[in-house]
Amino acid sequence: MIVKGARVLDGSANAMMKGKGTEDDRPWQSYHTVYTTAKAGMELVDKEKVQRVVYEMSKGSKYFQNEERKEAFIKQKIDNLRIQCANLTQEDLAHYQKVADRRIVELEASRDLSRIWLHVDMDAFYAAVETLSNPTLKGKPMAVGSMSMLSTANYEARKFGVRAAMPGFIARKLCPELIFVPTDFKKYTYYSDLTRKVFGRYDPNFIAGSLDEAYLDITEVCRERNVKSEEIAQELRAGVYEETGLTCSAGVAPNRLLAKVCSDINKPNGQYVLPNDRMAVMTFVSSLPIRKIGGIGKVTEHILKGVFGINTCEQMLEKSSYICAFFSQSTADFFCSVGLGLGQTDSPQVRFRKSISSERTFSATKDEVLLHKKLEELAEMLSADMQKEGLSGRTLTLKLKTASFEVRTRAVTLQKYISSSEDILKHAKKLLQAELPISVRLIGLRVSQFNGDKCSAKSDPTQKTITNFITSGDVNRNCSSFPDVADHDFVSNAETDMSIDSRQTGQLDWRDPFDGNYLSDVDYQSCTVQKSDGVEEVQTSSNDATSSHYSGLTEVLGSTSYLGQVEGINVKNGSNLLEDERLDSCCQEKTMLWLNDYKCSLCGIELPPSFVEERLEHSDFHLAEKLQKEESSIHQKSVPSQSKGQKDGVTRQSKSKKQKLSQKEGSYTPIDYFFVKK
DNA sequence: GCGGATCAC
DNA sequence: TATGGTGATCCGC
Ligand SMILES: Nc1ccn([C@H]2C[C@H](O)[C@@H](COP(=O)(O)OP(=O)(O)OP(=O)(O)O)O2)c(=O)n1
Ligand SMILES: [Mg+2]
Repeated sequence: MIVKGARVLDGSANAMMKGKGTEDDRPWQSYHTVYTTAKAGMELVDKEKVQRVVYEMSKGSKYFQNEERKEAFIKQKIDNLRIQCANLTQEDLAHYQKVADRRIVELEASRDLSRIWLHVDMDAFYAAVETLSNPTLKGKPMAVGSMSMLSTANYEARKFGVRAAMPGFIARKLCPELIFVPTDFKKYTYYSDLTRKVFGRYDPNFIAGSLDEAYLDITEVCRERNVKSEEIAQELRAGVYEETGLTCSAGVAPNRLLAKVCSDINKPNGQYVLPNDRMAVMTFVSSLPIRKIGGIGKVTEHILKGVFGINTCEQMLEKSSYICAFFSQSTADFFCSVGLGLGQTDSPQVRFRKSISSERTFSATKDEVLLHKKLEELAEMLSADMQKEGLSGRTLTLKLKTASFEVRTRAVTLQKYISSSEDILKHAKKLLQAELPISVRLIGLRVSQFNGDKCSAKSDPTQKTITNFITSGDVNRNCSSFPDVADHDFVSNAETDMSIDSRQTGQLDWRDPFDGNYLSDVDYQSCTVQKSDGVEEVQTSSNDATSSHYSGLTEVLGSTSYLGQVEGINVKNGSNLLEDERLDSCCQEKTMLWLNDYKCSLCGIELPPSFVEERLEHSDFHLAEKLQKEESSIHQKSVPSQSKGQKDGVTRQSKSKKQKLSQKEGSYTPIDYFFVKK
């Protein structure tokens, strides 16, 4: 790791440099947006034209200037890394090559080709739903969203380069005929429920991700019915179409990471099966661009490409020595596993939300009276959302986006847990006050550190928790798991050792997406426990070689999917009591959850979320039943409270992290520790 | 515990 | 005219 002379900069990195004068002649080429990255339905678009239009429409704006600032920062990091890279000696490289080779062997040993995973993703979901309600939109370019921002666009619009996350006014420039339709979440949730009923036929414990996608372990169905995965995929897609009138695409592979990639291959209305065969997987992955992997986003792609010349998954292995030299072990493991086509194959665990927030964008202002009003509204919205789920927390974070698009967050951790709008507002005001005067275009409030959360408490594995109850009751992966974190520190020790400008290098870390983010709100909502004080976590003992972390989106979904589907209804709604006491008293084994958001965890009856009244009645029924039992069996609280369940969950999380860590130090199953950070 | 950042939908 | 909202996690402090 000593930095010395011999330069070993790899040639492909040089290939990335642009020719002289290019930027001056075609400035739009240097404005990197996400709009030109591969996306279904955009294969034939004239990317150059789109890039040019986006550039022309954005140029000079505050938004644009901020993007330029961020890009310059990343570029500098890349330059620094390249220098570090060039300074590696042959000895350094030889050393890291050994480390990498050893790691790759370990990862390979963890490969599990015994499961068959299917990832299903609806086609242009919001847009497709809108077209169902208004058939006259059929065949015309249309987008869901506003002139400021689009949620998605149908395939006709995509031919023009119009896509999700693009401002509507730019989309209209690309496609003057574009029809705008406002978003209507109720509709999307309704149709999402319908699709999930179909998914449940093939895997009752499917992992729901966002509203429009899910992972199914179809190993058993294929075996029991003695049919090929391809037929299951066909049948499932036909079923979804029959029930909803919507088309979807599916991907089948030995693990979730690859299944997710596969579902995108023949989208829309198509499917792709990657057989459970090592050679097939290796071939598939060899030419696969790393950007297709869940968790590898724009920045990560730029860095890997710019510093090491890595474009495909296969190159992750070719450059494994560099990867091991520059990244934390967890990150290196993740990258190498991507090169091997490994991904999670186990059943995820359930996780519960760790924060709840509300934010709004408005025209920039520095009018303090106005800002206070916005803050008040947010406090009320947030408080209402928290009460719906019986949450209270002790950390409040204020988020501000300045008129120049810079984002700032300011947080305070209180002694007591709060949930009322008054309490939230009181503390939020103080945080805001300290930033004044300031011109902002967005204000957000977030509450975390919930009552019931335990930071590092240890749980007694022998204890019977709701979690266990549920698990045994067969919830399993339905309730998905969270993503564990994945973050990597991009820059690794090597960098640190080399003493790079800490300002830049210091932060190259990025998190791995794999874990976590994938989940969407929706999921969350469905996953959260309503009207309950605590939440519990359903957990399965998954000990796949591949640990939860690394699998990218899959994991993200998987891990993230909080389950989108577990909705628990709980007994008392403890308003803000003291954590432990309240928790302990409130829940029991009888906690009821809506698995996958439609099936009762206690009796199996199916009731979609839209059946609000029916659900309430149903939960009341179980509640009454439970209370009755409680009375009869006097004390006997063998089962921990719901909150406790949550605690356990949290605990578990930390535990798993520790495990990973220790593995790291020792020499253990690799994947398990992907993403573990030093 | 705080702040900044990435990623996903 | 105009570039979203929600959630998770990480690392370095
Ligand atoms: N930045 C984004 C991306 C997506 N979505 C919403 C709208 C999409 O309809 C839905 C599903 O996201 P997908 O990435 O699956 O995109 P689509 O389903 O619209 O298109 P497709 O899956 O066919 O590519 O999530 C959003 O609000 N904001
Ligand atoms: Mg989709």
